[in-house]
Amino acid sequence: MTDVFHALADESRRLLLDRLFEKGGQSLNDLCEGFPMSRQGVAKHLGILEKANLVSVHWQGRSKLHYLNPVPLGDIVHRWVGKFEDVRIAALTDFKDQIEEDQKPKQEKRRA
Amino acid sequence: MTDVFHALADESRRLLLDRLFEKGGQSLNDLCEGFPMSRQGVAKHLGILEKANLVSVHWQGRSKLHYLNPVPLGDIVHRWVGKFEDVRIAALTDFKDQIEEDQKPKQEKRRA
DNA sequence: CCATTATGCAACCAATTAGTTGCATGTCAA
DNA sequence: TTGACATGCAACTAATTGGTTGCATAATGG
Repeated sequence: MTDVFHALADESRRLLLDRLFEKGGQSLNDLCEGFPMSRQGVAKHLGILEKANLVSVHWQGRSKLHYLNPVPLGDIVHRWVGKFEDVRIAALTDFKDQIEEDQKPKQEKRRA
Repeated sequence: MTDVFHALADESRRLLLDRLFEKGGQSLNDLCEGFPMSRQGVAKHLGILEKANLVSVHWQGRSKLHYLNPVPLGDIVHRWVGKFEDVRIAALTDFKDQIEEDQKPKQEKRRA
């Protein structure tokens, strides 16, 4: 969970996922193309994505082919986002309670 | 986008969101309860959540009340997860292509 | 076999981060 | 006004990170 969020919290890594979304089965050298960083830099990012299970690999001879794995994204949706979608209604209720609270004769001063 | 993922990539911060999910409108001191860290530590985490717009605040006198804001989560779903859900089918196709590629008389050796 | 290609591993550095402590500021209640 | 409470701000430290370079290893093609 932490690994997945951490992996996604970087523009370069999200770009790599975009690349693999467009075309699966790319090698490290393929993915290095046009990236403003050394090969090992890209390799480290890919390693983080692998560790988070967002990218799965497939060795073919001396080439390591990379594929996007969407499963962890689905997990996040089910364990996190779905849960917090419900809070929208709860949030409305909270705000309603809050507003009613504020209506009471008890002046609410905001910090300057 | 980066801010949201980064904010979620920490167990303490996810726990804070859980707390606010259970009960909105808690103050900093409320949220400090049972947390193995100083008040300022918690305040920093809350600051990160605020910056990511995952938590919205409401001043009431000298108390800063915190509320969970589910909107950025929804944004992530729409811009990322939905997109990569589609790749499941594409992934199947890729693997199918890959397998067919492997079927060709060209031995595929895996690294030891 | 030899040269080339694709990748991995390790050391290193600059910059950021996570947490702390100390003190300042603003608000409430008596 | 005074004292207590809730928070903010700044400085500091230890640990982590993002990137580099150099070298080692394995597979391919002639």
